[in-house]
Amino acid sequence: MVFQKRTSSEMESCGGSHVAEMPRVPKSARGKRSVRKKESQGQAMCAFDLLATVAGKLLDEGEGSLGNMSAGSPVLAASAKDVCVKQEQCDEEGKHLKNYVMDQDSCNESALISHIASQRLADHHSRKGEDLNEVPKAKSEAVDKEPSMISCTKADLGSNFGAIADRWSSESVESGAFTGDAAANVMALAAAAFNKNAPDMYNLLDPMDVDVKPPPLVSSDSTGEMPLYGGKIHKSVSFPRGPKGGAEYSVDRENDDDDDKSSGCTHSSTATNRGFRPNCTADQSRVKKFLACKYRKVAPARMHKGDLSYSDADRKPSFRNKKMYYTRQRTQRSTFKRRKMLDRHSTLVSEEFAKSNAKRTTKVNAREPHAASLEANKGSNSMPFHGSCKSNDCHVKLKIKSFKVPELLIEIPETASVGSLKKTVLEAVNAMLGGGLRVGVLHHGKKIRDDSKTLMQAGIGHDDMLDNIGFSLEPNCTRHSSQLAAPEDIEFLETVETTEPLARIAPADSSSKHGELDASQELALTPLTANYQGNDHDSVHSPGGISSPEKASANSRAIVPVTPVDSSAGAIVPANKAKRSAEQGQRRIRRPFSVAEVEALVLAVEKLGTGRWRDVKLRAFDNAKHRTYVDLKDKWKTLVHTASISPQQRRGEPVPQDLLDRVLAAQSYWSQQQAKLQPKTPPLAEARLLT
DNA sequence: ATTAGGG
DNA sequence: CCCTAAT
Repeated sequence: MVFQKRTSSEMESCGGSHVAEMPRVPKSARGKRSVRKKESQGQAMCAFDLLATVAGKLLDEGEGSLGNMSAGSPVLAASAKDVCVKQEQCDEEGKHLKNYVMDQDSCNESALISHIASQRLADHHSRKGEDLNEVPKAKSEAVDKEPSMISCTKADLGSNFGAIADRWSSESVESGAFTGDAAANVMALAAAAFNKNAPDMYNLLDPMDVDVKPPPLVSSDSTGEMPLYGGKIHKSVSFPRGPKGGAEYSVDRENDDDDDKSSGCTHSSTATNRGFRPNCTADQSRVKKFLACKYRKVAPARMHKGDLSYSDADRKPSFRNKKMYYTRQRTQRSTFKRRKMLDRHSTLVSEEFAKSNAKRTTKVNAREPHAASLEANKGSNSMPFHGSCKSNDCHVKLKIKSFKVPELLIEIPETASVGSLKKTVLEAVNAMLGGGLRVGVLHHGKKIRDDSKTLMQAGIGHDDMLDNIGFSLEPNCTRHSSQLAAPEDIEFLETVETTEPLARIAPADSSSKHGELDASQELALTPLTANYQGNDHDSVHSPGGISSPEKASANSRAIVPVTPVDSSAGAIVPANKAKRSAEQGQRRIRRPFSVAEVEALVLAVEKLGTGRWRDVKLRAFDNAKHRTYVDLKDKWKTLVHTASISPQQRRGEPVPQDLLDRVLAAQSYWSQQQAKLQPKTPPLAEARLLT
């Protein structure tokens, strides 16, 4: 069993007794929800859904072939991996407490770790590859709170496999955690999939988590100076010769009690760099599902894009009085939200109008003559503004013909193509719409600021609102932001600036990218750092300047922008979130995970497992306010997916293969871990292993 | 507030 | 990323 200590509250709830926290087992209800949901909505199912369903079934049926085709995919491999877990249960409460303390001080972890990391590096340079034992010692001296961190330096690991193997083997023997093959396993692992780079090795050795509480029964570390309470986890991947083939992911937790014999896990020396070349037999169902889902998505996607004229009325009778036009899928959601809000006020708004008009009223200052020819009309949807009020009920109906849009200044080189100009304008507008933009309401030319006011109170009645009411799009943020401009888009954008605090889009050629800050900050991150130190742009940039000082100080994170050269620069400075939040729905700006973030995530998940996103967040992204546990969960999901597809199909900043390998390994491991606890009728094999 | 999944 | 159901 995996005993893990969790939060203080949890500890307390246990009355201090160390109630191990087992990996959360998904509630039975979960995972079935969707099914139920569908059933309940069956009647509402539209033709499209039906088609999608049929398609999905077909896919499922044909799945066999698909599965075979993808047999070599990492996913399969990962799923097929055997997981051997060795854990020794520790019942010493003192240790738990200690761990607890550690957790509590997690905020200091990063600082410590950073410190350690630097020390290690220094050590490494002075005496690389030698005396691995010393490192741990030094570490323990420096920090006795983070036992898990004590081990080899990254550099050491990367440069001295032999040493590591030796160390491990001896350790294994002593602790009994590993069989005599430990060394071989380690080597295989290293060579094989898991990468040969230092970082990976480091990670592999890296103890899973501070959470792992129980102390090792045997003094595991060669140095013997290892903290008694530190948990350690060793993961090894090997390629079994048996049919089961698969990487072996063995976790050795000192506190863990389960001791899975690695009967099924053999190691093979045939390690290829690419590692997972699985022949997997297990988990086909998972793969199936995976694939099926993937394909099924096609239909729905099409629906959204294709049906521009689709209005709510079509689906929701209750909205028959309202008209909504969608031009972009992207804005649909926010539109919808806004609509909902407006609906409450019985207001009818045409988003389309707003958009087209926004463009029209936009001032384009450009040297480019073509700029003047920007046409923003969406066609039939554009209608002159006219307020209409009518209603037998107390509902006010309005049609918005145009929004007043803040001046939009666009600068574009004469050499730019019309296409680029269009794109530029589009981006600028989208940035406004998607980013911090809010709607203002004017009545008789006066801005109505009190949102809580009812239309009636504001004097907006059926009769007088015709020409007295107006809407305006206003910048939501006070700081410039690249908002929606994704890094990829930047190259297409020429210099775009808004006179208003709207979106300011930097020139593509500029060395500074939008993700500059993020990138730099991320660079400051050391792979060794347990907690992603990325700054929270939102807080940093928020108008109120409400960054969390406490946190910053606590983590002693350096908010020192480094060089923006990081290729992973992808983060985008968000628009004013505070204001945005006020707005009910602006979709959050996209902020691609940087490699550093991914690594932090992987590290955390390796230790905590999937299903504990809250903890993962706290552990690795406590400082990144813009990353919610849901985000992390989603990212993990995409990572798993990414890892399962061919590199050619991946997009965005490429994630190091080693990281992806680790993702799969961890995913596989934790999946099995979860499965182990779930089954009512635990597999015999598992049961045996657990004893 | 979290978790798990679908969209 | 968003949205939601179920916890």
